[in-house]
Amino acid sequence: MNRLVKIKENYEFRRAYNRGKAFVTPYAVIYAFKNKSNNLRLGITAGKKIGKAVQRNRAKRLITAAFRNASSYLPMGYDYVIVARVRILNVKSTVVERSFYKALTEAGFINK
RNA sequence: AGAGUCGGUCAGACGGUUGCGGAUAUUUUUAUAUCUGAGGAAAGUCCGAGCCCCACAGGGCAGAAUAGCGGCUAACGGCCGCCGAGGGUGACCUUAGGGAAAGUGCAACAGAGAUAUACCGCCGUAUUUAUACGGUAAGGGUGGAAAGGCGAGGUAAGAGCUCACCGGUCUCACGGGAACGUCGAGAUCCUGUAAACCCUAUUCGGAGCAACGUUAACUGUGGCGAUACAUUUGCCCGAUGUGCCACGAAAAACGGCUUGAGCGCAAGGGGCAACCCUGCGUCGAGAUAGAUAACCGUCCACGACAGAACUCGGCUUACCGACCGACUCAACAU
RNA sequence: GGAGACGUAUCGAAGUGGUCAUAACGGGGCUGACUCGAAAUCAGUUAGGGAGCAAUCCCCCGCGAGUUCGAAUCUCGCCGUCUCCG
Repeated sequence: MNRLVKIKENYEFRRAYNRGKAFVTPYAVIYAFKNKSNNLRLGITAGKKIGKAVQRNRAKRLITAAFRNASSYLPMGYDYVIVARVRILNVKSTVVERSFYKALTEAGFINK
């Protein structure tokens, strides 16, 4: 398994928001943008709407865990930017991961 | 067992699988092994310091903070003890608590009058018998507050005008280290407000790790200015320097970054206590888009508030609960 | 992480101890006049909550305490919004 590469710079986030594909789930919004590299890159946004530091940290951990489980079937060579929504705080990471799979399959981004 | 007061401790536990940050060792990169990994408030940023830079820190004015006394502390606006005031049957709790006798201001409305006054009333004098003039703060009414309160003497009527007592203030005496206390003696100053200006005492240069340093890179373009600008609140003086602003280089990297006024001890000593001295033991995060998670199982009281960002000492605020110790009150039983 | 500033009707904003802020002033809304109709102009009106049959009364200047006879104003503590930094 490849190590997780994180997205840090603001312009990479903006690029994903503006020109990437968007997939909406009840717990988060996923933006995928094709890059030239051959691995998975992840960026997480947990804004002030989610809550204070404890809630935002929890949201980031849940997304990281769900993304790690999903990484086996996600296409390589993409930047993934995931924006947390408030409802993510009440569920487990397996639920989040299932919602990712469902949204991406219905949109045709991945095929079974 | 009931009602209550004060102080302290803990902040779900255990096991398995998969992952994350840091350190050390091995290693060609990779990786592997071991150890370790958030809080009592990490929070608010309200005070005080360390550290660091600006002239190593200058002078004057302005300004700010604190406010019973004594102690503790690196320091503090913090803590401990005591005094005064207030609350509680009590254990105990609360307390911005210097000066109004240096000076100035303010006290709306109401009321005759707000620091000075005469509306009604009372008394005296004059006379046209109802008014004028004068005296008065006892009584009425207004107000948060009306010459400290109350009684007696006194008087035309009255008034600290005089006297006794009481409250407050000041001086002396006695007690106490001091605040302060006292059937003590004297003075006879007495509306409130200083979280109004102010006075007194003490303290304060400014800025903050996005500070600052090193490496790399640029020495450019435009604007302002030598009667100028900068040295981080205002004004003046002094000293030192030559710049300052915008744009580009620019999406910089690394250090600072954790061993410190550190933590623990049913150890010894001093102190009522805060705390201090000695001894022994110990190393308990150091990230840089920011590390503690996911899933499964078992148990119970079913898990609150909440996430380090240079580091400490406090304060304040948030918080499901559990446990321990000391003490008070009421009632009953033995 | 650190340093500041600001919260007043629907919006902007004045008031900085004193008769109830008739919540000034401006914008907006509503009603009327003018118009065939509208705009512009002119005039009037306009926050919310509670008690009461009503007249009317009480509360409210982000929230909670305190000082004062009296607080939007002074002091302290919270909450929210915004700005700045190499």
